[in-house]
Amino acid sequence: MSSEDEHGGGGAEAAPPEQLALIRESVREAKVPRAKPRTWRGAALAERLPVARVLVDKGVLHLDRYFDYAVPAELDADARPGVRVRVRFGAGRHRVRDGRREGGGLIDGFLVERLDESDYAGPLAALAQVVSPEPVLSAELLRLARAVADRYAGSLADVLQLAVPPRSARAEKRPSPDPLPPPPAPGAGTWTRYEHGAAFVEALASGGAPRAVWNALPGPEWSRETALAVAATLSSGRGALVVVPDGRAAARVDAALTEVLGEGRHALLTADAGPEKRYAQWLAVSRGTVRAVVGTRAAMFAPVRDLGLVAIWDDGDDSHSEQHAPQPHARDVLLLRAALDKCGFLLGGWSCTVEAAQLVENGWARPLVAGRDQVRRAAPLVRTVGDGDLARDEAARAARLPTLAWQAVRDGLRHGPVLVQVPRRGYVPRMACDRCRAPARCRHCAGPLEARDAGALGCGWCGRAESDWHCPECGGFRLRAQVVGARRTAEELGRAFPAVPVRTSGREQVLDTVPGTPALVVSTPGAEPVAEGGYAAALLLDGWAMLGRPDLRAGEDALRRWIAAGSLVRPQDAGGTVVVVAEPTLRPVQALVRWDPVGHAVRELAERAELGFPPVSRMAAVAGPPEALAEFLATAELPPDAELLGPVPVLVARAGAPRRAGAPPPGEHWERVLVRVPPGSGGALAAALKAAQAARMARGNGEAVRVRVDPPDIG
DNA sequence: ATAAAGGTTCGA
DNA sequence: CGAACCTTTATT
Repeated sequence: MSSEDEHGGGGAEAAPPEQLALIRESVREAKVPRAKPRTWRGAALAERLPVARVLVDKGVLHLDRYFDYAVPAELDADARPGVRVRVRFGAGRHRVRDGRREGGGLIDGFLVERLDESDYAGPLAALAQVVSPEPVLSAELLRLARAVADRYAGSLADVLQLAVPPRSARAEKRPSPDPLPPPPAPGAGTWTRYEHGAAFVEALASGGAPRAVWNALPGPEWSRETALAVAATLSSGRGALVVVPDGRAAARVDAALTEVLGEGRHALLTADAGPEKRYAQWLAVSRGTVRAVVGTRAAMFAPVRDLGLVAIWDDGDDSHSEQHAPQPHARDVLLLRAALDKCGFLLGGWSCTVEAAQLVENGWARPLVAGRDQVRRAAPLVRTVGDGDLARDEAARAARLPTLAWQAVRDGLRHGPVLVQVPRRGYVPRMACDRCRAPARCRHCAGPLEARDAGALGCGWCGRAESDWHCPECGGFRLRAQVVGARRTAEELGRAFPAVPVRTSGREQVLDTVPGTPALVVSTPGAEPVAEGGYAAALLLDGWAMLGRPDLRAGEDALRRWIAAGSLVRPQDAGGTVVVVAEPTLRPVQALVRWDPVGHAVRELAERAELGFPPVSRMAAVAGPPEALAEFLATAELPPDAELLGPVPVLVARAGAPRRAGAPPPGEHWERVLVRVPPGSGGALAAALKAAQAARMARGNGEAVRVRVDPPDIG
């Protein structure tokens, strides 16, 4: 970038850098606060609103504020609020090297507003460039990004990186067609199965802003019901946004929207599309060409005009949690949008998270549920196989599969496909003493021993290998996987029914649908294909892996995955059966049998309230090297009602496991503290953490600590 | 962050 | 005294 841009003097001669510095210095000494901006060489400025307030695109916390720049006359027309700009920023801006001026800091930013005067007393630098006249950062999007940054103790620039996709000049050049007029209001369709379903859709159609937590009946109708809610919102002349956990769900809602609305009224925003296509879709939304959006989590920021409804499906799925700083959750971003835009809100799922239950409990949203008779009509029959059954079951030990499960599979295969849900790879079986069933524990830290490749044993917490285990209870020295090895069981099932095709769906290859003909469909949780006409039966073999995790959400998560699998099975009246291999006394198992995810979430919520766990209280995790962590906590001015839990050592990731963001670098010892505040102090906590982090970064010494509001994994 | 400015120490 | 190495400060 040449200096002409900086000074706005098209053909004017550039002054040597030394002179510029001198001019600047003299201005400084005079210390005259000026009302009007003045560039260093007094180049021509925009006549009206010559000051541009710019958000400099750096994620650094202590620079999380605006800077004012002068608007050169020739950029006046393009320099409108919301456009991308380039500005000189930073101290060493006129270093000379090899006789050439080095731009110390020409960096990107967003023009936030145009002003008459600046409250900055010094001389303003000029905008270097308006990258494009496309206003990509609307006032609404800026307001949302600000709220998200505050909520998560992050910087505005970080959030904007998530909210505004990278520019593609080609996509911007293409003109957008005129928006279509609002469609007619749709009927309520199958929403009538829910107690206030029709009223919800009608409220949206008539311009209202109803807020609901929707416990969807099992089966495939949810995507069309979601599309109807969107269509109702569009018919009121407003826009709608739907966020779903993965591309498959997005494709289903997309198809349903096409069915209900026809082509051209909605956009599909997913990660699958290339950057250019993605930006083109985003632009269509930003320009108001399309008023409805369905997409995966990045779509949570989609700049839908005049929002009437935000919706999220299956908020318990962890892909709703953004991976990049400040790691906002789609549910919370949509909650913020609903509050800021005063629009309708729909949180739907076959299961129910504790957070969803809380929205109902505190009166913010109304429950949208079906009566028990509708549930009975739609849900499959659920049967359990617990440890006791397994012990009693001679056949099970011989065949490594409970008789009941065997029968369910055999009967199911007579009528259609059978789903077998197996644990994801990476869920290493928990080991127990073969003789007395006592769990095998690490002798150093008492963590669970896990089977590794090649039959070796290791600790799941501290990672130490164990080569010479014996049972401290009974002296036994043989180990077994605590429950039937599921993956192998699936293989054995395949051998047992040689005439039946076996299809697998998992991380490597996810199947979207399978035909309604008899087949064994082996899938990991979340990758289950939809079966045409529904599965005849499902066998859930991952109970031990799901419930054995030392995680606050283990129960809720297990139930969610079982319900999701069961929701693909035919109703009980049509012969649909689910067999779950898990202890029938456990709460999530009972909730599955009764098909009562809401009741489960409500009980979990009560328990969390009692224990002071999220979401009833708000938590943040702070992690880092012990000294840095201690220093951080000492300087942070946390709210008076904040409570510190820990520190505890941050566990080293298991060898081979993917390194999670924020895990300590290899070989380093980190500690973690949880900070807990009661409801209502969440904002103060985030502000305090942000301030402390900013101070830390500004000082530049001390290593960074990692701050995460709403950590997903609290032991 | 990043770079410049300002201050310190250490060797000739 | 200057070079080398720090700490502090500002960034429009």
